Amino acid sequence: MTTEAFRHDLERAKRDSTAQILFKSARLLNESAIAILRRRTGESRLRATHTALFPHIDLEGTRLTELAARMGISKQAVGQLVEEMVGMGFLERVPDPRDGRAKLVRFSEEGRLGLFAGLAFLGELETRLTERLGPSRMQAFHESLTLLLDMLEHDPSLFEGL
Amino acid sequence: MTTEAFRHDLERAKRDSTAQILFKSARLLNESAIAILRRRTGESRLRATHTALFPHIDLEGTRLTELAARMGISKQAVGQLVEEMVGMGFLERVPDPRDGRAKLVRFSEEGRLGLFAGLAFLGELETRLTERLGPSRMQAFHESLTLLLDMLEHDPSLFEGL
DNA sequence: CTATTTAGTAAACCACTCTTGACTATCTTC
DNA sequence: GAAGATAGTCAAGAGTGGTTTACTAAATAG
Repeated sequence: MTTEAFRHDLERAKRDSTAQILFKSARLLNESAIAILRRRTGESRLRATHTALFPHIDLEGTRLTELAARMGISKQAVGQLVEEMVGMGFLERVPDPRDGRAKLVRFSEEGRLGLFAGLAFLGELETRLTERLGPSRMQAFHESLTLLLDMLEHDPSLFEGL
Repeated sequence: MTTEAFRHDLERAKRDSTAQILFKSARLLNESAIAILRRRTGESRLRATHTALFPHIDLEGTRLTELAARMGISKQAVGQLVEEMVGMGFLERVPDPRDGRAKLVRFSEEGRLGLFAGLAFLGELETRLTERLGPSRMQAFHESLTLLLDMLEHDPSLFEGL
């Protein structure tokens, strides 16, 4: 293959690759979300790892070991994250009445407010996206994305032979 | 707001948030891509940061300083990444004929093959996605994603007031 | 020609994220 | 009630992904 042909392929791939656009969009969106959350909560120590913790914490509280299992990392690592979030006032540890060894990690009052702010942000972002894409395209986009995630999670044949 | 109402909001937000699905999809896709690239190239030292380097390297070669500017990090940091890629045999440094101080970082023969494998992977993935979504939904998905990225990059009003 | 800027390198250092191993306290099982 | 499993903590440390400061060699402006 000539260099020219190769270059053409390369440029086309760069311009067209859905995966590439997906990566970049996710990265930009994530960065914006963190920046906005930091500003709204006034908590500059907040990092992406902390927000990754949020969706795994049940409202009634979740044990450290359970969190570690859900996130796929060691309980020591989760422990440190939780400790930092407690320091910021977003989480609290309460004894688990069902087990004297265990503690439940749950949102503090302030943490619930922060969570609300985050959800409000995601909701507002979605609204603005819908305004620009139009409702039907937005719905189609959401459905396709959901399907993609489902395939990534549950369809090993997607990568078969690669 | 009652706890029940809050829980309902939370579950709904978790299930519905396009942003959340986007994050998760991007992360899974990225992990799979790295794993596959590692396997195909037989290079276990390959990390995500290395692949992040790829799209910034022009075929004719790119100076370290230019790479650093494009990636938004220090040239020393890029230098280390490049050094590792040279060690793996994917990149090479050649003197820049237009400037005796400068060197051009470019793909080695092996690196070009690796790049091909990567592009082939993305292409194949896209094909399989299209098979499952159908051509029209795939095209709509791609367009919406492109629009989203464009907004994230060039439309500051998207986050106005958040 | 000299002074300044620029390309790249070298070394020290730092924050972050995660791991391993050891330990205490409590629970469960038999 | 003893033995083993489990929840959480503590301490040390490894790997990653950067930064800053200082340097050299070459280019460029005056």
